[in-house]
Amino acid sequence: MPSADSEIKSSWADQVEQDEDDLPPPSECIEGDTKVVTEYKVNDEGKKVKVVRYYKIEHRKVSKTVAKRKTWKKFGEARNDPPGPNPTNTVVSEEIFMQFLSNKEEERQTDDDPLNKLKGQKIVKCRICKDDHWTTQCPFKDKLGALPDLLKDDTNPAATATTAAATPSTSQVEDKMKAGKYVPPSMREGANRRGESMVSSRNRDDAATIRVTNLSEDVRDSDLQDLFRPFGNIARIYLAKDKVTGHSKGFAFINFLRREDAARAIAGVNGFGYDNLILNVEWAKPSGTS
DNA sequence: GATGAGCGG
Repeated sequence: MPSADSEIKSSWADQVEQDEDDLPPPSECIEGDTKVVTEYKVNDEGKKVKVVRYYKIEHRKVSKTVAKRKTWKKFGEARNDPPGPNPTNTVVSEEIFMQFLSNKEEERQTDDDPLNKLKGQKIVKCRICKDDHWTTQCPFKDKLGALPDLLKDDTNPAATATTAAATPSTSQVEDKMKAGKYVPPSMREGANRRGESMVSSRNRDDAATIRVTNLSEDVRDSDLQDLFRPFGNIARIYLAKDKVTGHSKGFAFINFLRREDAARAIAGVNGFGYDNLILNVEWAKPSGTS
């Protein structure tokens, strides 16, 4: 840490001028794990002052190229400068951490940098089954009421013993998870890859959902009811509207109870003229897929 | 022309 903040702020143009009255040249030396940089300058009151800065040396590994670059000879105006950064033309700012996506050299030194721990990790980890989805999306979210106990287990190992003893069924689950024996359905053989549960987002199954586009602006939910009810029971209708204005966005999702009904609705209504527009009806894809 | 909103960690 520089011990004299105010000195740094003056521009180096000033400093260069000041250096012209015969001030001793800056110097630096290493004391233990501290680098001591000494320089002399004229302060605001016109007095010569000695500024000593102490830098804690971090033994951070640098890439080969950076290390090599440090051995280069100085050139140009700085030809005769002592080794290390010259405080009259170099400002040491705060450390900047960079994250490299692929750098073989970085990969080898993963131990000391805390950032590296985050790197290869899954973005989210379910608190219930430890899989890489949000806890709220976990297939077991409502199946086992063990969530509170599992949370306790995370933070307070001592509490586990008591809760486990009190509720044997819970403890079995915990034991299995700790032993790593438990295999969530998404990981079992024959499971569909990726962590999604059987019900896609928010208890909606798009297997029997159709999307209707090219709806006129003034079509309402009830109109869609009337239009699609003949094909079968409808679980849900969503007419996309602008959240603020409430205007229809011109498309809707019709969620049938039975997929066959949805299929017939597509066959029956796709291309159907409605409100002087030709409707387009097709299978809905789960939201978020572009 | 357009694939819903929402909960975070």
